[in-house]
This record gives sequence, structure tokens and C-alpha cells, in this order.
Amino acid sequence: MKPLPLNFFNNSTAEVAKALLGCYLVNETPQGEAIGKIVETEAYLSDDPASHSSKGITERNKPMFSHPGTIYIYFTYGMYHCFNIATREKGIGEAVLIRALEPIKGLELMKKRRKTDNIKELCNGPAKLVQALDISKKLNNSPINSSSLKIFQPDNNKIKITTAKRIGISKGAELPLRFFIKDNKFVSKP
DNA sequence: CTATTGATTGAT
DNA sequence: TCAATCAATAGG
Repeated sequence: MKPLPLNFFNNSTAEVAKALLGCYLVNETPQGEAIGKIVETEAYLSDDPASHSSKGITERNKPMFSHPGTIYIYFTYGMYHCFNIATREKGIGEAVLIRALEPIKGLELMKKRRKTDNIKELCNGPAKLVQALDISKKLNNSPINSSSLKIFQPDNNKIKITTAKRIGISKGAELPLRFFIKDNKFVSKP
């Protein structure tokens, strides 16, 4: 198992979203290490009305337009953060939203941070996994794998992918840009 | 300046 | 079904 190279993200956003399924997201903190397997993602494209980047670059969404592999963490609904990774070359505003993880390691830490003992509730939503891994907004606009937050790709990553409409957006067509591992119990909605 | 919305979650 | 809770955005 090895860390994903940054040029992994210099590719079609939908392809990156699918390729991330089955990879491991790792965050190291002073309290310990937490690891989750990526089981659900969504792609956000530059011409997509649901994407923050659709109206051009702003102070908030500029990480989406930065180098491939740049972390984009945004604050929403007054209380939640969501975690994305920028894709394609610098100047193009596209990203993959990590929507759900299967908890692998650091379960006790996750339970404490999420204030629940229900394993299925730890990481089955974009704001939940940010809480469970304690992903800091300080990492916004910095490259993945260069700080405490890393993604590893397993040596033989054979999984079955289901494609579906995206969740929780009102603008824009319900494009088939949501991807998750078939039959996995930890996706945000069945 | 004020009003509305939102890539959400958790409680009722 | 709805409240929490605030940054971004649209409108005046």
C-alpha cells in the first residue's frame, strides 16, 4: 500500500472519484491515528450548477482551481465542514467530495469525537467523516499527503462500483456523479 | 444594507 | 418534517 501521487488527481474528475473508492484516508493527530476506507464520493465539475466553482474562482473556492491534489474544506450550514480534493490541472475548478468512509482504525477516537457508539454513524456522511477524523480547516488549500492527512491506495483494489444521482443538491440536474462501493453498509444513503 | 440559501445532520 | 446556525450570495 502506497500514498497516492499528486498526478493521480490530474485526471477526469469522475474517473478520480471512482478510482478513490477503496482507498484509505488516514489522519494523524496527537491523540492518535484514524483510518477510514473511502466508500462513497461525488464529482463536482466546472460547468456544473451545483458546484461552488460554477460561477468562477472566488476566495472561498480557490482551492478547487489550484494544483491537482489540493485539499478543499468548506464550512456550510453554520456548523459543518466538508472535505474535497481538487482534480485536473491548475486553473480548472473541479473536485471530488468524499461522502463516506468505512471506519478501519481509531474507532475509539471516532466514537469520542462523534459522540456515538454506533459504528455505522461514525463516517456515513461528508460532515461526519470530517468530525470522526478531526480534519482541520487549517489543511484547506494545502496538498494532500504533505501533512497529517494522507490517502493510500491498496495494492489490489478490486471493488464493484455503483453510480447514482447526487444527494442533497437543489440546483442543477441530478447528474449521475455519485459513486459508491456496491453493497457497502457505510454509504450515506442506501 | 437586508433576505435567502445551502455539496448537512440530528432530533421530533 | 424541521431547527440549528452562519458564510456566501443575491437583491435593493
